[in-house]
Amino acid sequence: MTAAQKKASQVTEPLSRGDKRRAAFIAAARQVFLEQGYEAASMSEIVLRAGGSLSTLYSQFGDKQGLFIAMLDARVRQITETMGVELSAHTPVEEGLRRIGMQFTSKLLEPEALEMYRLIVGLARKFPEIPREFQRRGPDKIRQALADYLIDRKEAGEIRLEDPYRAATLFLEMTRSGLVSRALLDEEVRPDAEEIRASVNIVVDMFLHGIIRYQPDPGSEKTAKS
Amino acid sequence: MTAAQKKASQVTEPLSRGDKRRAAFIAAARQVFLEQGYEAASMSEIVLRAGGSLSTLYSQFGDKQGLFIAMLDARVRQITETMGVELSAHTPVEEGLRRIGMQFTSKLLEPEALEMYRLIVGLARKFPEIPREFQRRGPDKIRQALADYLIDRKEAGEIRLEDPYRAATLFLEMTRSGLVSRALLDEEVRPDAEEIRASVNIVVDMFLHGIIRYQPDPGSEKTAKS
DNA sequence: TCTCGGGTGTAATCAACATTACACTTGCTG
DNA sequence: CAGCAAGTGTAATGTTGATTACACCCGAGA
Repeated sequence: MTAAQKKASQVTEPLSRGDKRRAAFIAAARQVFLEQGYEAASMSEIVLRAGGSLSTLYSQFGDKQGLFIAMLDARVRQITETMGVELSAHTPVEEGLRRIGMQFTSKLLEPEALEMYRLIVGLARKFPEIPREFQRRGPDKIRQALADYLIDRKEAGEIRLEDPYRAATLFLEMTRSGLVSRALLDEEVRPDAEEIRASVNIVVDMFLHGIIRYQPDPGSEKTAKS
Repeated sequence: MTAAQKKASQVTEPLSRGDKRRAAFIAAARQVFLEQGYEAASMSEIVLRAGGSLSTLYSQFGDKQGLFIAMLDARVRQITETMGVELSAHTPVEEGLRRIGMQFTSKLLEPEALEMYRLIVGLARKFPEIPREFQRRGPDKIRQALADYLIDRKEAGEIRLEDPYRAATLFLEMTRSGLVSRALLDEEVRPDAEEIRASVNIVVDMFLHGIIRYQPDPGSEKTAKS
């Protein structure tokens, strides 16, 4: 804590001794927490993998909870950064949605991301602040980006749109539906890129046209793409 | 009181001494597990609340895990039974979807259901069979019912439909999106009936018409209902 | 070189439980 | 009423793992 703040003020310090220790601890903690879960993870095990000593671990993070939070923090930051959705502002909806859908789904299906999510959900009772922080730093960012994109597309006349945030939420959730929420509960669900693509395509289609589509007058016109 | 209960229950089922003990244990276990989580829950605490003795608890369930599974089993059975979706086979889609959406969402938003889900997700690593069982006995049942309903509606010509299961999954997931998945991560999200209704309506609309709706030719004709 | 502050290893502490053991009650059933 | 099968209370047993204490070590500045 104090150490971190001190370093923060000194701009761009190149990884001092302590920082390296800290990074090693966090990396090991990530491994162990993900493998064993919060309760079952043992501090000694973490030290074993990180090298260094138990004493140093405690002096750096205070206690188990502190270590956990530090680890989660670093991890969520890292994941959402990676997901930095590059929505080239003027891609046509269908294409744009497919792209973001793929990116989102693939990321969330990574075993590590799944496990992290399980951890967070499971600890919601014990540390209520954690999931909230996670929401803000993770999903909300993506949602915001997607909403902006949808607004842009609306202005381009491609879609009707009453509530961009709601719509963005819906899309992301639909995206998760087919695979992610199943994978969350079943380790053995491990879709490959093709399955993901297929799932995303269906979602995009449904999101755009709904289940009814041009019903009264099937022949009129098609959406640019296909 | 005890006598009365004994007689009353004897009419329907035997409910022997042991059965009552068992029920009491399970009820207490539910409380404690939900409040404290699996690891933190203590067997003694459960006995404390249930009355009876530690020895009996062990003789009935073997060990902690056994008790947990028995509890979960009873609970999931109970919840999904309650949710017994009465889709009067020929309700018009819009009405039918609203109804099932309300029922589903309301149920899942109950604090206890949320907590149960958190438990299950959090334990996916430790007991991989549990979430699978849960899927089969819970969500899959609902999904099946909804799929059947959608097929019926298709045959009535109300909707286009390529993959009923996928569509059913999508609908249920969309339904969860707005509120449930948020509530899962934030204890303080406690929508009332009106909010739920609003959320469901939007979902139904999106599910049916998509985000584009009759765009090329707005004036032609409307879907039977309204 | 001497000295100090973080680092390091190792070995205590200390509490919490799960799980068992044991000796004692009860409530039927014949 | 005897006897047994299940239930009860209480007190072990044993393990596990967070957290702390302690004695030692190494690299930078006086």
